[in-house]
Amino acid sequence: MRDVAALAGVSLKTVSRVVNREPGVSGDLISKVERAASQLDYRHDLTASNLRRSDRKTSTFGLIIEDVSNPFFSAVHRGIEEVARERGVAVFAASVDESPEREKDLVVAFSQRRVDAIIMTPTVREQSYLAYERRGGLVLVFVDREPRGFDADCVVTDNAAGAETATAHLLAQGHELVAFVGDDETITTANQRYLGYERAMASAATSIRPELVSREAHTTPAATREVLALLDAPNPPTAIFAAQNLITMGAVRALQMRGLQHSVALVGFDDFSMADALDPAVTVVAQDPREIGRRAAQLAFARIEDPDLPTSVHVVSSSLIRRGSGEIPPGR
Amino acid sequence: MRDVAALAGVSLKTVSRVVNREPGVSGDLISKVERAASQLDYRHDLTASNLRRSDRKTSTFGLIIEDVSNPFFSAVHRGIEEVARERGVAVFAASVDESPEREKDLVVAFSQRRVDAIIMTPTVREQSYLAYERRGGLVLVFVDREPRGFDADCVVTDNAAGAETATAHLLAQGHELVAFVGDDETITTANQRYLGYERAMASAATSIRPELVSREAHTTPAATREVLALLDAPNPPTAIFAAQNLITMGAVRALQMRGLQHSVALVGFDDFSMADALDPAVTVVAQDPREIGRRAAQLAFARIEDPDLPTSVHVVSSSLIRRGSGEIPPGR
DNA sequence: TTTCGTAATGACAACGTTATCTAATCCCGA
DNA sequence: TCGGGATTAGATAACGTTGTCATTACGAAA
Repeated sequence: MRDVAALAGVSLKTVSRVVNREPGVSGDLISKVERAASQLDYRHDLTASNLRRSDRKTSTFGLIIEDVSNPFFSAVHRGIEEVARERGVAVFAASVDESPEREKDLVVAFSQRRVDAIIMTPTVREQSYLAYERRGGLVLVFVDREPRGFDADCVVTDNAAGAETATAHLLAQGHELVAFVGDDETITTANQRYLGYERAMASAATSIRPELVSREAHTTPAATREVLALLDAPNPPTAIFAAQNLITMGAVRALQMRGLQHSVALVGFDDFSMADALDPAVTVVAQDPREIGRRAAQLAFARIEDPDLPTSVHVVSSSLIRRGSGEIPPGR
Repeated sequence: MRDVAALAGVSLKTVSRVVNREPGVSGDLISKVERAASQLDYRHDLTASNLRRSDRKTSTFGLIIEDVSNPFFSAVHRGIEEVARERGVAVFAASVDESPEREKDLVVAFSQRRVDAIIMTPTVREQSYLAYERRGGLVLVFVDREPRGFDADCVVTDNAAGAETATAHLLAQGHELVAFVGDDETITTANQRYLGYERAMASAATSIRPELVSREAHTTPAATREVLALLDAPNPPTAIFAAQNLITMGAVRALQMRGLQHSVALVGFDDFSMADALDPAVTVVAQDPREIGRRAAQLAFARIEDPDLPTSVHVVSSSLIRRGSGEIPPGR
């Protein structure tokens, strides 16, 4: 900037004004400065600018999600990017891989880089450690899962309601042996979805058989194993509710392996690519991850603008998409 | 930092030394400083640190890909993250959406934030505009597509060879009417894959019928339309080579719509989720996007360390995965 | 005892920018 | 002709940190 000022024959501050499009510089000088800037390959340094500026905004967000290559979370990422882009905000993205330690490391890494906000999926049992960061002015928004022990803005799917819809849909076909396959209790969404399953079963006055409940499906292969075990047991289910997209994929494989894809009903939570091209096409309760991302970003901007806003939890509703696998009747 | 120094009763410089784990500070003072730091909720400011430090490294990369929620590119992202994580580097990720203007905007946005390297998929016709950035010390690595008019490190799949393998595989089943469905010439990978298709056809002394070549499939729905047109034409193909994952998905739908999925052979370029669960399972030439990402990040680090390295193009090989759809014989 | 080398600490300037304040210039009306 | 307000430009300090150099203290060698 000093060099540009020298070449244009003006003061440093004038160059700063031109670069920041501040009013009060004559057109003559503006063009002189711009010519000098391009001649010298000048590129504005946002990090230095931020250091000095009074609002101390870096126009940067940090995003901490389960896995950047997971289709659900990458769609959330995409939604955030759409909103951030309009405001000139760049987004750091990182995967936690269900590791509490990594969650904390990432928060520190982003905080040290002075991001304006962190949008994250909590993994650590308890988020009270973030109070420290918030005191420093960092904005925190949670997506997909609500934080625990920490009051903050949050965007989630109506997990319990969606799971209830899915289960009720299977019960409405006349199924009584409806299995639940999901992840374990440490994952809040898995819990919520189990709750919805419970509610639907209770509403239909159908008792839950513990042997039809599997809560150990952490990955697609694990889900396949769990479903195979259910199918091979003495009293197999006639319908399955798979509580997450990777689990649904695993369930599809298991059903195919046993040749039961046309006889055992299946409804999955969260849509996935090619679900409509499978045979049978898979009925799902679809989330709207892109919308979740957009809302989270909007919440972050709103809070940056007014830090004293009351915290709010936004619920994005899910919708049942009937495709075939969920409409298979019992006893076929 | 000033406050920490005051509380610990030492100079600012000593705090800096402790924070950076520089040698030559007595254990006594180290613990005093650390106590003061945690008492004051002190958080090191990497942006200010970077401004002053002589190497001017921000430990930050920028990633510019087609779409963060595209499964191929999000896997590339993941690979980059794996390598970057080990070195404490945070990654900005953004989607260009095939927009040349946005590519340039993103380069500027990252450059202004003083990233150490940009890893990108080129969209603009011509990358010579980047010379400006490189003069400023920015490291540039290309992934998936080679840059044009600009010599730089690059990691690509063996597009032509993979496409040749795919096409030759179909020809080996006895097919003669092998269609090509791909994106247009502005996309270098689409070009390379068409080249491979041409080579395989030439090797088998099979002439290419222009009416079986479609190069207008930009999206999944477009691919479906193109394939339907091919199937409905007077002289339909008995086999299809789909030159990209989204196109393959579109082709699967089209074949299903016409009930031809078991009679027309299909090989796709690039694997996709659930390809093995479809009926028939889809034969593909699989790329290794995660490995592409890892290599790109490694190249970036190598060049940061030694800017005078000769530029290199790394080719990651693809592999044919036989699953069924590609092994359908002609005339069924 | 003096001198010297070494280790630990601190003072100060500087990184590239912007906020604040002051100075110069101009235009207009009285 | 002059005053006064508006407009434009510049000088200077500061943002939070680290590089450089100077200073201090201490023990060992002469």
